[in-house]
Amino acid sequence: MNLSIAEENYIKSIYKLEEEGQDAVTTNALAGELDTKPASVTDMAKKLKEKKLIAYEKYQGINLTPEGKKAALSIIRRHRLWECFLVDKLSFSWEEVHELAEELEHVRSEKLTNRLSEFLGNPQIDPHGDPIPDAQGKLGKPRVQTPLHKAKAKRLEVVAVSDKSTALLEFLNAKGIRLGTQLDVIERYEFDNSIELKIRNQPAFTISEQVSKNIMVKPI
Amino acid sequence: MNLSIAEENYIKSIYKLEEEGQDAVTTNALAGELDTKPASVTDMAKKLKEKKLIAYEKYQGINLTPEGKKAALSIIRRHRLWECFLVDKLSFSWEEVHELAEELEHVRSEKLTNRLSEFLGNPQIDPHGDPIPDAQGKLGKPRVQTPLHKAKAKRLEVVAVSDKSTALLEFLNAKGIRLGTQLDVIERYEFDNSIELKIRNQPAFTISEQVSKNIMVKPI
DNA sequence: AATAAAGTTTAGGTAAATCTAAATAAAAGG
DNA sequence: CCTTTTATTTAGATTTACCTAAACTTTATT
Repeated sequence: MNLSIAEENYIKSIYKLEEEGQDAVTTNALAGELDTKPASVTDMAKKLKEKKLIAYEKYQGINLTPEGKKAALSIIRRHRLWECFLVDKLSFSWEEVHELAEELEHVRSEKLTNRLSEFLGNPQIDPHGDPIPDAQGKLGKPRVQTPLHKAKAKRLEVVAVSDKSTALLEFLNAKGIRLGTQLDVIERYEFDNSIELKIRNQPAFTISEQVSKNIMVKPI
Repeated sequence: MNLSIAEENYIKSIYKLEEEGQDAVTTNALAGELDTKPASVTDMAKKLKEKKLIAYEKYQGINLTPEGKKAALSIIRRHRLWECFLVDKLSFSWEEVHELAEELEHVRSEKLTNRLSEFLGNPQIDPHGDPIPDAQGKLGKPRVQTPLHKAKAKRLEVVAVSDKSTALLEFLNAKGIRLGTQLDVIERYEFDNSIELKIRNQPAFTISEQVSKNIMVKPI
């Protein structure tokens, strides 16, 4: 199956939204994710249905077929491997790599992908903590992790960040929050669900619910 | 200046044809190089003229402006650095990398390009022996080299291959001819300008003028 | 220099991926 | 259950990068 870049981006976003729990991905949600208009999504849905990559009926939302899911995992594999490359080999920081990987992922060559993986030591997780599908499209199960705003323990370790927007990643970087960082929860404020945190010896600071929703943690 | 992939490919091809000696690049030559139709070239020429990347007057052919040349060198830099990466780090062979680099080169990020260069040890030449423009777009002058069919010395070293078609590169690979290979000229046959060669201890073999024209050598 | 041949441009059209505006369907609220 | 709001789709345009066929220049040949 030969996909255009636009088609690949749709497949990737549908996969993402399915993962986030929606049973069928809505036209509007997909338009929001791809920063496009609902009408454009409807057009593309027809095309992807034609290619048997999604199940789609008018007004009924979108789901990936097994074939579509395979395509999604292949794209995600390339994306995450390039992120590893940029961070491990070219010393990019955490928050810079998403946009670049978004471009590099569209070079579809299995040989390149597999050699890149080998070169990187066949990494299992990318710099944001997300698992990397293997060459067969098998995805190591996402590790036990909770969004920070739901975590119960007082002492936590950051294992992933679910929103990859540069704005958030820059914010986290500025606060010193990265993969593996240990956080101590000082206080939870009910009125706005903000959380007061402390890292090691640094002064405490507060983050909004918006932010804590996107920080995945595990208890230590 | 933000260029589309198509525009970048035109700029690159114009640069290549200018280098190959044509004073002004003709519509037909460019169509041939890009495997497209002359009418399409005319369309694009108007657009690139608008963007001040080429000088173009109806029926008078095309030349890069200084700005266009700068753009070309930037693309070529990315292309050749990725070729180095593929060969040096991912163990691709000589003839496989051109097509892949053709895709990777369109990721335009100066930061990525410069970090990649650094990671590779700021190489001066790519795996085919062509010089790599530096970050300022300065191109080390192409080294002293002659096409094999014009070389006079008996013992020669391969320094570059001018035709990058997979077919030729595969042929050379099969014969054991690569960058740095030492060749001994056994005999030159006038009737068809073929050349009998020998590499180290291997049995001698003959190559056509077609091939020898595209192998650049220097005397040892 | 006239004409044939080759090269180039124009005109008009197509496919992909987008958009806006209008129409239609589904969901939510009273 | 009827109506309003929200979500989705359709219809019709637009842009980019192509194409073919016809018209027009330039160059080469007699």
